[in-house]
Amino acid sequence: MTRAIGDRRPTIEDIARMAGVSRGTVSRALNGGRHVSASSLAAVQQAVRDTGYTVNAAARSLATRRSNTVVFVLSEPGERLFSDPNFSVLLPACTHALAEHDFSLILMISATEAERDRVLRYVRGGHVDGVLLVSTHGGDPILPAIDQTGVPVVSCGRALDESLGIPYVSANDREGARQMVRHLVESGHRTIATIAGPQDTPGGVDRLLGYRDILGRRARKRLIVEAADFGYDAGVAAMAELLNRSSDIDAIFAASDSLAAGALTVLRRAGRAVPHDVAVGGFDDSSVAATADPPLTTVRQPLAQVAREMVEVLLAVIRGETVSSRVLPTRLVVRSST
Amino acid sequence: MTRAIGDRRPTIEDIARMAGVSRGTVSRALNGGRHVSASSLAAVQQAVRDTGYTVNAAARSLATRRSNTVVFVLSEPGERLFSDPNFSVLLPACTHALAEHDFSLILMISATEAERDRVLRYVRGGHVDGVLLVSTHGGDPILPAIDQTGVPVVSCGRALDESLGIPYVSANDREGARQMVRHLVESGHRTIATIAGPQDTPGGVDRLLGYRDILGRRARKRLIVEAADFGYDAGVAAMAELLNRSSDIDAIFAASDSLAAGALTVLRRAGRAVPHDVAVGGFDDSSVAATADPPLTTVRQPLAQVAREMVEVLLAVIRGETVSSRVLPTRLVVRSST
DNA sequence: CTCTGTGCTGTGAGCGCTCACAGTACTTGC
DNA sequence: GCAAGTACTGTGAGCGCTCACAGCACAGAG
Repeated sequence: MTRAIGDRRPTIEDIARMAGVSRGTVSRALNGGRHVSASSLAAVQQAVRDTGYTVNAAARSLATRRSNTVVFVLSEPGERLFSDPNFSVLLPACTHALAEHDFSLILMISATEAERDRVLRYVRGGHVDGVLLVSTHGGDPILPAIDQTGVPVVSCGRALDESLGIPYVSANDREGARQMVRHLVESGHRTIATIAGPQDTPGGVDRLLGYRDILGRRARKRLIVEAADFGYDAGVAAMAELLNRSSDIDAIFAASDSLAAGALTVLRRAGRAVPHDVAVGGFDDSSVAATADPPLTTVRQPLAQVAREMVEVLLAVIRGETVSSRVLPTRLVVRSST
Repeated sequence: MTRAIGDRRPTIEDIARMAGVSRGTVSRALNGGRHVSASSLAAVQQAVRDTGYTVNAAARSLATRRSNTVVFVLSEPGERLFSDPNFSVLLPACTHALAEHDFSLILMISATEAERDRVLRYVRGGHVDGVLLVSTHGGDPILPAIDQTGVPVVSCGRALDESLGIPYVSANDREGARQMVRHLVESGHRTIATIAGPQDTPGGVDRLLGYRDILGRRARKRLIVEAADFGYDAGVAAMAELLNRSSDIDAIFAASDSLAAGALTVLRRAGRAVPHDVAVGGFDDSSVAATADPPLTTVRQPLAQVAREMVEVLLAVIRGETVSSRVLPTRLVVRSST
């Protein structure tokens, strides 16, 4: 790899000189190769190979007014941040999907108000072509704020307030819950309780709706406990509360795997065998589900696909196409806890 | 917020006109405010506020040849990727630490060879001022490759091959292992086995070294099983193997919490009570440790601090200072499994 | 009163690219 | 034979910023 003289990075001008063509031809050769003769194209490619040339992103950005960069905004109160198992699947998958379109992903976290301002300043600053927003709680002020910047945005998970009309991609939480509860009913369980997720999140709301869809009037009030969050500790507390309220429960639908894991612990301590005495179903198919004892029956969200479609939708919006939200099917994964 | 005429984003020229000063003065006012009179400064700030002006990052980058951007490269074979609990702590923490210095974080994944090439092209392309490298396996070819680009890099975790002299930040795995094994010895256990991590990773190597440090000649060969990776399944397999080899084991030191969780499952099925019959110690203090049953005694790595120091070291290298690697102390977290 | 500093300010050049336009050469159809 | 394409190419301008330089006013020292 011969370095250009002076050891500064080669520019398009250097390539042009080496290939014996002009700046414009090099630029065309680099961007699709329309209107470039085969010989010029080859010469440019050779020069690029010889020098290890790469276009200067800043210069290109400045000229095109596009950055080929997208920001992934994680808007969560700090505590949830690390525990959310979805995040660690979603993020790499988005990175991957974007890379295929030669887009880069910038990660920003918006847990505090100061961070939110920083994100908004950044987005408004025109640094990115679009925003992938992951925010679990409804009424998140960042949603309308980003919308107002006019920068394309796609949200992960249905916004509780759909009035903004921001496109989203999500798993079908409601139908997923139905699949699980239907499965519990068909397995012969009669008294099916639920540990519902927080009702300020679409996941929490929709999974409870699915539970009610199947059980109808059998969905008795005292069999429903709303957890503070989707975490393990909340599962422990909720399960204790349920055992307190009702002794004849023979199945639990927990709105997340972590909640289910908490329930499992309480049941074991109470001497209730799973699934013999009480069946337990989770949601997410996270790593917790597979490593729980017994391994959890759960509902799998197609997170990798959610990521791919979020990227697809966002890029479409960036191109100026009109798009609509997408809701992807979930799948019941039966293991030994039911 | 009055928009500039024509609804295009305001430029530094617009601000200059509004504030009644020149481009240069605005630029100075924006960057530290040296050599700017109080009245000019105030006028510029007012204009910025009125227009919602933000500097164009591409233009600034082009002029300064710096991007205020760092790339976080996750170099892992795909399977490990999602399961690694450290990643989901490290990444947000790095983002956070960088934000405080007004740096942005770009995430790239280098699982395949094609992805590695993409990362290298990107880094070579001068898109970023530095690289934060997270690579668990030794002999990763991306390390020397990035080093050769001349772009500043800091690695997370000791490189097995230290000949390159790339600065790293890591937890003191060896001493952490010593803390755990010492604790097991002091609790009266006599036959302490270990489920070692893969020996092509610094964590795997150093934690086994720590185990040997304490047990000396008592570290009998048949009490050591090397797991294929740090995951749950490997823990299941390793524990089964250990039970097969030796029946008088009364304590296990597993090189990760997931490995320990796998061991826990096997022990329960074998009818061995934890910690009564067999004590089990993990490593990482990940969410698995807290939700395991019984909750795992483990070794906490100061990951948030690792992230902060990685950023600190990297920024120092970028500024041209000479730095040295840092090894941070771990802490034993005693729960009910020992 | 001149000289040398010490703020502060404006200006030109240039960072490396793309895009529109204006060529040039070579076809093809009549 | 010439007109009207078609394919490729070079050039100028400009994206929005920073940086070095030069200019200016005003101070205090000689």
